[in-house]
Amino acid sequence: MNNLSGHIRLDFRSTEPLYLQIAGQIEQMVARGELKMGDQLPTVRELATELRINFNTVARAYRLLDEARLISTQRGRGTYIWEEPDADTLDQIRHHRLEEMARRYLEESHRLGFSASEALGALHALLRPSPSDPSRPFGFEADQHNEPGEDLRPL
Amino acid sequence: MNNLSGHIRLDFRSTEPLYLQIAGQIEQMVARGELKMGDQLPTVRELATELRINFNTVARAYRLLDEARLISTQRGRGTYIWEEPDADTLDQIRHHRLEEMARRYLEESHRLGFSASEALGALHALLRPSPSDPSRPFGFEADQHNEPGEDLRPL
DNA sequence: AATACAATAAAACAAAGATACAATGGAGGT
DNA sequence: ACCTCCATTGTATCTTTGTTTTATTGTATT
Repeated sequence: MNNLSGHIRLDFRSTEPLYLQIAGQIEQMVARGELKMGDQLPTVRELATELRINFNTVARAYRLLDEARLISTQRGRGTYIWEEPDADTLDQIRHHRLEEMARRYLEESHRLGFSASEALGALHALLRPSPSDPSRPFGFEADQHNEPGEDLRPL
Repeated sequence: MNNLSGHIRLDFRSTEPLYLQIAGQIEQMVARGELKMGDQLPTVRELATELRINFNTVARAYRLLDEARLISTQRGRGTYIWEEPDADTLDQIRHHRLEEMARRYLEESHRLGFSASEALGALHALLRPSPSDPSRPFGFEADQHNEPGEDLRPL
């Protein structure tokens, strides 16, 4: 089950380029152990049509991972996971991914008009689900979301 | 026939800036239903040569509409009409989206082998860069409005 | 007139797509 | 076996598209 295609989700409105989104998510799957050495990735054209983008964009992501020695691309043959990273680099990748995801989460929340406290609050709400919901479990107050409909109007 | 180009009339003697005229008229066409969600607008260069102005002026109009969430501009792909949900449900959507992102963040962190506190710690590390690591001075400053989620992908 | 600011233009840039190309390997024919 | 053909795969180059940065122009304001 390396139907990788189904595991990749693209956000077309994000500021993060598509090819970086692809590379990051593949990297993450390797870090999680869902992709192991020798596993074949979908061809650039396959994945591209799955994601409905140009295959050059996928090729770009693959080249990035190739240069990082995470995969091996072979013209006329396909692309494969190159090596199971040793525990050290795997741990490095894991932490890198976590930091990346955290940064992403804050950024996207901010773009939705939420403050950092609100972003944290949403996480706490999930971790301490209280039936009566006495508002923020921690001290996060001040629900002054940045009013996304403020400068909204041209003219 | 949504050849928008033919529907835009510029008044070069008006005191109203060209980019406001453009934005306003596109806004009107959306309000009248002549442009619907997913419709592709002409490229900045197309519309610019059509109107015989610099493409930056069109880009400026487009950016305005993009910040107003009326359209979605995607580099390398084009710009499309983005139907803004009415303000009532917008807030609901925003909060739902935040919760969704928070859940995904925790889930992905967990799949990477991190505990919930580690996931929270990664966020805190970003919010208050520790003196030992001043390398990340706040990753999410005033980023242009750009909405994640909801793939707008006309095709 | 001098200064300041807004609107427009120009040019360099970056992401994504289109097209043509080269390497690989398998199918069929000899 | 060997060869040819060709479909498949990734690569290279160029085009298209929006973005950023800087310069020019026009118009108030002092």
